[in-house]
Amino acid sequence: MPRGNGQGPVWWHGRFKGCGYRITVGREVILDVLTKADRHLSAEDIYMKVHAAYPAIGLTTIYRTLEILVNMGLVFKFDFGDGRARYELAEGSNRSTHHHHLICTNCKRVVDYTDFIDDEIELLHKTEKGLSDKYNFTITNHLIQFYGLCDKCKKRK
Amino acid sequence: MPRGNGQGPVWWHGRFKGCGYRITVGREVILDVLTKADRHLSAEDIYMKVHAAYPAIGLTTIYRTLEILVNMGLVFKFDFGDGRARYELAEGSNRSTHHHHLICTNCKRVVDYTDFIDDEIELLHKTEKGLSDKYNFTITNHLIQFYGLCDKCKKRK
DNA sequence: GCTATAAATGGAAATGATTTTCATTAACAG
DNA sequence: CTGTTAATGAAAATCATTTCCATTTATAGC
Ligand SMILES: [Mn+2]
Ligand SMILES: [Mn+2]
Ligand SMILES: [Zn+2]
Ligand SMILES: [Zn+2]
Repeated sequence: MPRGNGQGPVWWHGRFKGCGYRITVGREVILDVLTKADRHLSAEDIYMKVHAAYPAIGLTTIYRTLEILVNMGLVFKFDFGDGRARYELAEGSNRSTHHHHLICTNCKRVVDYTDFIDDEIELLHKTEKGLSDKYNFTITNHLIQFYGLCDKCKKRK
Repeated sequence: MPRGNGQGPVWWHGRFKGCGYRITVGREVILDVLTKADRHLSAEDIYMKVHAAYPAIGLTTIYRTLEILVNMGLVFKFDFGDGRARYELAEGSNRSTHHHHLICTNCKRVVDYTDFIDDEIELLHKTEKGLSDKYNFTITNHLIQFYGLCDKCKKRK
């Protein structure tokens, strides 16, 4: 049921149809959950939220939909090292601004950060350009994660 | 049996004992395989190489040893998205110079690169410093991966 | 070198996230 | 409205990694 607001079809409908995919209730609800997410969700997390409103939708559908979304580039899939993948919308929510991660190796807490140092983005582009040329690689995306000890874990040691 | 060359105990023996770990044949062989590796090895890859010379050593030991090595920071554990972890020595081989990765999202090929743009390292340090201060995070490591289409996969499309 | 003790090990079984299978349902072009 | 085919759910299968536990081994102290 979540149709955004009232202005007709939601933003991703076009892209979905363009790829030959059908619009289903399951997919709408999953996108809706991802849009409203306020943290990095696992497939199971998403399943539980979806299940609360639509108990008929199974976990398999969650996995299948996420795979499509990741392949279409609408969703990012991350590995934070705890054995389950995490998903995050790539566009369309405030969560989806491009950002990097700070991961606590002790408690696995993950901090998003978007406040890049001014030069950071520029250098990133320069680096991508250099690599792209040198290795004849078409770079479409990047993953940058810093590991260490968070605030709280530092105190406990 | 691989004892490096002849100059007494191998470089990592001290660190192992320092952490209260015992030096065992299994651990020696695993480190030896990692030292000689010419690519990113999975636990199973390592097991097969180890098994060729020492059939008595089990896969469980490989996993257990790798976990210790990763925790000690002697080995890096990576996720390249194919469902199995990859391991790479952090010091002691030519493979172990700090480097970043270029990953083909189509064929999963992984290119190591160490030829950082001059500014890259400096900016990385600046960024780490900034994040460290702002989030009160002690940064010990980073992971940088660029995703895209490799040379060969580009041609096929 | 010999011994006692706790760490390390191997193999089998368990785990748990993700994928596959297959019979059924639903989206949507015409 | 209907036929075609994609999408789905439930259950079973996969498969990398972990856990269990009885046995072996490294090594500190004699
Ligand atoms: Mn994030
Ligand atoms: Mn590498
Ligand atoms: Zn922490
Ligand atoms: Zn490729």
